[in-house]
Amino acid sequence: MEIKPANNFLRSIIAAELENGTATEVVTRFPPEPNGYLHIGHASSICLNFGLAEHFGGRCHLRFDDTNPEKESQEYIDAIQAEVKWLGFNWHGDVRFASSYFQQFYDWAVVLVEQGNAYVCDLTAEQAREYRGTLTEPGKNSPYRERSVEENIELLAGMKSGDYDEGEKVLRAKLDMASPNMNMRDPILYRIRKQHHHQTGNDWVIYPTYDFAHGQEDAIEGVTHSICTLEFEGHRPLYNWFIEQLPVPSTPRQFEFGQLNLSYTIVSKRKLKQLVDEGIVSGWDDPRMPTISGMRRRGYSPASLRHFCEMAGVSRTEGVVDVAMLEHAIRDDLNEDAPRAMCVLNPLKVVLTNYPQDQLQALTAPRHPNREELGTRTVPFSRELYIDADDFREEANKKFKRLVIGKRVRLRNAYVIEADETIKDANGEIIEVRARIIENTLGNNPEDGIKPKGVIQWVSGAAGKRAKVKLFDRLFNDAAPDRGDKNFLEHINPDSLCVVEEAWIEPSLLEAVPEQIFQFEREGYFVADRYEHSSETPVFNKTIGLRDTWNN
RNA sequence: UGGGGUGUCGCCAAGCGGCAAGGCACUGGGUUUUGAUCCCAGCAUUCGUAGGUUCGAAUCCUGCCACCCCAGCCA
Repeated sequence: MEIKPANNFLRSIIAAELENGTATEVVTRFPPEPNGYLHIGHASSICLNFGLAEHFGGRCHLRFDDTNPEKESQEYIDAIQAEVKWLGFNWHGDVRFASSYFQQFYDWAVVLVEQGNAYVCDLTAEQAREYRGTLTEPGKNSPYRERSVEENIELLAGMKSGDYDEGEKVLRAKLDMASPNMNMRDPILYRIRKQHHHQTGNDWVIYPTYDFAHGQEDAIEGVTHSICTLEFEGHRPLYNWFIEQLPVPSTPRQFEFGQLNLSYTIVSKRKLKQLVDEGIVSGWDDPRMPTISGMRRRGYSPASLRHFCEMAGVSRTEGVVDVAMLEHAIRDDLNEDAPRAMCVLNPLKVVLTNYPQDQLQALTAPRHPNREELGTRTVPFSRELYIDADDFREEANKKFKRLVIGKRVRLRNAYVIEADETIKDANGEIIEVRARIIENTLGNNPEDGIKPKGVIQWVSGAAGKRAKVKLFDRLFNDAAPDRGDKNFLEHINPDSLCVVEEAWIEPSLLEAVPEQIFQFEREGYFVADRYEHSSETPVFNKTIGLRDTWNN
């Protein structure tokens, strides 16, 4: 599919900068913290960063912002790389790690101290909070604010060599405790964390904060446009301050955009992790998760996700995109390439009384109705077959275009049949429908001119196979499950997963390989499960249903 | 409340002083062996609001209103 990138405010800004010489190249970066899997919001950021670099002939780095070992792990690092690759992006050069710049950060911290721009503070976390003041009241200077450069150097070295306990001391910038911007009230640069780090092991016991690390990481890598979400806007003055004070090799600038939010879903790593930790979903890659790996497992294609991100656009407003737009992008892409097949989810036996008992006819059906070049498949036809119970009614009004006693329906890719009677069990449940084939209707309309009103899918009882099919519905039944003071856990949709243990599938589906996507005609798109599917035990996940304009 | 942001159709979103793009959704109609796809048509006299500047404003100015972010040794 062709994805034509829409214009957005960042493109306009950068184009103007390139034009007037403010910028001479475009280097961006996607900087996840490895503390969870990536979600649809990150996909948008990835498309933005890589897209901008590509559009302007620049480059984009993948950099792990791993400054807080407490919440990070190698598992996430591996997953994130796989997710970015799967989406179809290639980062420039090696994967980068903020942690590989730790020594440089420390050296720069020393520079700040030498400049008199930073000091070691002994206030406890609680005291620091009190000293910080409030939104309307200025803060108070820390009593440790005026320590000498020599003392600060010594104390900082002590922090680094492990002389103090966690929380005992921090390094802070000496800015302005009365600043109306809370971020400028002597922000913390280093804290003591006696923790093993997934990349640096036990080399460090002090770790830089986001504020002290991010801009410098950008500067080291020559990033020109450091794009982040809106909540970092208030940090920009600080970001710039470090760049101005320190002898950094380049001058990156920060730009903010509004994160992509989706209706009926949650885009918060923290909350998504909670769903995983509490066992509400089977894992980060549960097909109901809005994570990239979850959507992959669900059958969403990389192209559809990228297309969706382009459709949703990028701006500085904090909107909520209708999940219908995502669904449209998925269908739009899958419709193009997904081979068609037939599957019956809720089987009802049909016996064709005028068809020979032991005959098995090999019918030929196109793999795609609009793309002949995709070839054909063989679909066996027999006297006994299964249709979906929803496609039959003993009687119905004219709007019902499926099988009804005394009426006709076309069996997709096969004959027109007419239903005669039903057979019921002791409870009065219909267990079988007896019907007849209308002669000479393979590829033709009935000769008597009575055309069937509808078409339904079917699977041969003699040659069809069984498969497990997982049907998904939205994970939350509230359009904004975590808005305001709502507890998203109270809005979980209890029916978000429905497993059909024994669906009937046409035999050609046994050739499916994991992650192959099909359209089960009249039902929707289904993907052979990435992990559980095999020819012996076929397992399909419902990606998304077909658009359904049949209102009833 | 101090500071920083944002307000264009039900939902995204272009627009950058010359007279409201596009997509999603929705509504009609056509094609169709998927109630799918596809096609065609409709869908903001109005841009949070009140004023002002101008021949002319969604675009400039002023006030007001609403919502979001910041008081982690998270990012």
